[in-house]
Amino acid sequence: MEQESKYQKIIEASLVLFADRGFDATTIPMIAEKADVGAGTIYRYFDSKEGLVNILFQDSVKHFKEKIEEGYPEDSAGIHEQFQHIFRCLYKFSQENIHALYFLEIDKTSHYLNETSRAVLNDLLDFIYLFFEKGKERGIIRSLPSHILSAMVFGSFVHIQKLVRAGEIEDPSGLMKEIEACSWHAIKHRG
Amino acid sequence: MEQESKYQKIIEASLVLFADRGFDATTIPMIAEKADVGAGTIYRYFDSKEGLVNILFQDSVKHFKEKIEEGYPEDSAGIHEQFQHIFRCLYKFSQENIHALYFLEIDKTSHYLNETSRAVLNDLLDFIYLFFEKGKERGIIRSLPSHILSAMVFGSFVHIQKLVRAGEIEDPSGLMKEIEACSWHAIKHRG
Amino acid sequence: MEQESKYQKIIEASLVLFADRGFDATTIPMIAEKADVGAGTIYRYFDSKEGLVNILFQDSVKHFKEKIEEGYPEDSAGIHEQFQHIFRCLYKFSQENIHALYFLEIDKTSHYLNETSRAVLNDLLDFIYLFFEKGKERGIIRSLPSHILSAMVFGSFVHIQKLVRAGEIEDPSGLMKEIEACSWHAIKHRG
Amino acid sequence: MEQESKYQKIIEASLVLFADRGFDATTIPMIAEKADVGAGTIYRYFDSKEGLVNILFQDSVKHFKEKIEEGYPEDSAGIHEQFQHIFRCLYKFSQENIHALYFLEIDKTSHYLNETSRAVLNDLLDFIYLFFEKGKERGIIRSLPSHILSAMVFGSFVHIQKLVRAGEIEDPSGLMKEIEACSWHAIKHRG
DNA sequence: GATGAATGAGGGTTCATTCAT
DNA sequence: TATGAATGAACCCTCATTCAT
Repeated sequence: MEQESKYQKIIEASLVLFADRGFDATTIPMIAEKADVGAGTIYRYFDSKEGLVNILFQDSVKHFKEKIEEGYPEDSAGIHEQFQHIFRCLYKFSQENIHALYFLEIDKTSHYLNETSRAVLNDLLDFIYLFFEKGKERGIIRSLPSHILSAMVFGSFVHIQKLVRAGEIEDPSGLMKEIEACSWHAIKHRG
Repeated sequence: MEQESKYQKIIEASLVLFADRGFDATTIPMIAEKADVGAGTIYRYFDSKEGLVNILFQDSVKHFKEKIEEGYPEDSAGIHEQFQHIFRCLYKFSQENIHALYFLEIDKTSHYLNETSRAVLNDLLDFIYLFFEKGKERGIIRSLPSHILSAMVFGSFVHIQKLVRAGEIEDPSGLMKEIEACSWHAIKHRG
Repeated sequence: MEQESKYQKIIEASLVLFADRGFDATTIPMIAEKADVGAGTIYRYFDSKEGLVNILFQDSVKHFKEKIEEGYPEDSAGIHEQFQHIFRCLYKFSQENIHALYFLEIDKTSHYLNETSRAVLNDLLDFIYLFFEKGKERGIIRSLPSHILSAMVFGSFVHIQKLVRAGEIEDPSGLMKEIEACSWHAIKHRG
Repeated sequence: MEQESKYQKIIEASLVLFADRGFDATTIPMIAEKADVGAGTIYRYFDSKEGLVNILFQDSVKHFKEKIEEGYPEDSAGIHEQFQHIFRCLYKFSQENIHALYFLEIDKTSHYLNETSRAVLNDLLDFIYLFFEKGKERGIIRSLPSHILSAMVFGSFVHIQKLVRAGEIEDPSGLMKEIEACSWHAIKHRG
């Protein structure tokens, strides 16, 4: 009776390795060893190394988007509430699987992302951009292109999580409120 | 009469390629072709591919640090002036060589960075952290760990530059004042 | 109630695949799928892929030999009658199972044939060679080494059957009398 | 000073191995060892294993076709003379490189032949078929489809050469006149 | 100094075979 | 009995590195 399916073990091992070393520096033998399966077994579950990373990417991005959509405040609730929701989802997402966050860091031009992955990412970005557009319309968010605003918020968060992964920050939970405030003040429009 | 030394040509070609594709997806033959030199020639100037990337990294980081140190405002000038100096150096640095900025994005745990590179990076970070420490002491910067504050500022900037490299932003110079303000408000202590 | 034993299904599937693609390009999973059995099941009936192909080979060759021996004309009946018998057996054999004929095309040096298979093939060849020897003795067959005469007759037939398998000849039955005559005139001694 | 280029050594080694074992059972390491070069070296000269076999195939077929066209008797000279020319070319070709003949045995449906190879083969077959067509028109060749006549002549020859390659025939040159006569009588129309 | 042909270690992947179910 | 998930040896191929020219 195995505690964990081979599929799960492969997913988890590759999540860690891709996040730690990147796609190109992660080898199938490395994944196999970390997952404690034969190298050939990986190919029972995934088409190829590229197939594997794309599944991982899509799962991460989709999961994150679902998280955001679930309980997303109505427009009537206000931009700040929506921002808080998004930011806290980002934090919860990073807590559930710190390595999955790596995939929010990957840019659309990554040479190993396929069309589906790009579409899934665009789907998420559309949602995020829409939030920024509305915020700007209402004069609450700064007048900067949405992809720049998005890069500000996600770029800084992702870099902070890199420190967590690297062990330089042990537990950021106590600081999260403050970090959220940083991000909010970064993008908030001021009189 | 060559316009440019082979050394320079190799440096420049690898800068572009590493930034575009990452270390692991860049091959020596690719660099040789782009630099218009023989593959063997690269080994006359650099020990190895890892040696090359470490030189590039160290040069970038050192160059950036020198840039900051040059004309760095006295403490008496105020924290905001120092922040502006650092941020504008970051921007000028990214303008001089958009590809070199890639190396400020690399974290200390990159599998191909050697001890020297890590030391050089720490040297830069020490300088940056010192700035944050003083800012916190004076109650002008938020009370967050310096590496987090640093990640906020650099993380967001680097992500924005990724958009520039990807062609999604054509010329960010008109927006730089605003982006600088974002970053400043992110870290600025309030009330 | 199965119509056909698994053993039979494996035999038939591999016959087709080996003939179509050759031994080395045929995989066990391919056979399993075509035979509609599990891959492991093949190993309940056969030692190995090589074991399977050798059984197939030996069955084909033995079956062909039995076909020839059955109703083989007495020496008194004449060489031409014996030739006709052999040739028509060849044709009937190819009609019963066009794929089995593939094995008459395999030469003794095939890297996957085992000793038993070689012995079985030699057994057939001995019979064929004896026919040629007698024909030469009586001055009815050309004075060429028997293995050359045999190669003439079988080589051409097998090449023609390749065309049939490739779909380039739809139904050779109408031409068989003529083809038989070709072969006969090829080996027939003349004045 | 090398006697033989690496390219030549690879060509020759693969010719032998492909002829002995077939495409699928011949591995790149085998070729490398036999050619006494590194495995990687093969890829400096050929795109892939398939690329290599296709070059070999095309070279063989083209070379054979050129051989036939050179000094091919005028139609006025008679069908038998033309047949003799073709047959003797076949023999000379097999003497120059007994392994190259393997490629005349490969059928168009081989899974590793590319479009160019099929075109080159069709080019040769067109020439051969034209010969048979004319022979039939003049009533000198049997009324059988040309691809069957061709299969008769080449099929038997190729099978005989297999015996030579297998060492079962030491030197067929003394028998060639007789073998030629066999083939001629096989296809010759008779009153 | 400069080259690129040559190499072989190690990459991604397939597949004959085993074995727990 | 029958299966197919699992394996790892061995496949094809790439590429960092060397070295004769």
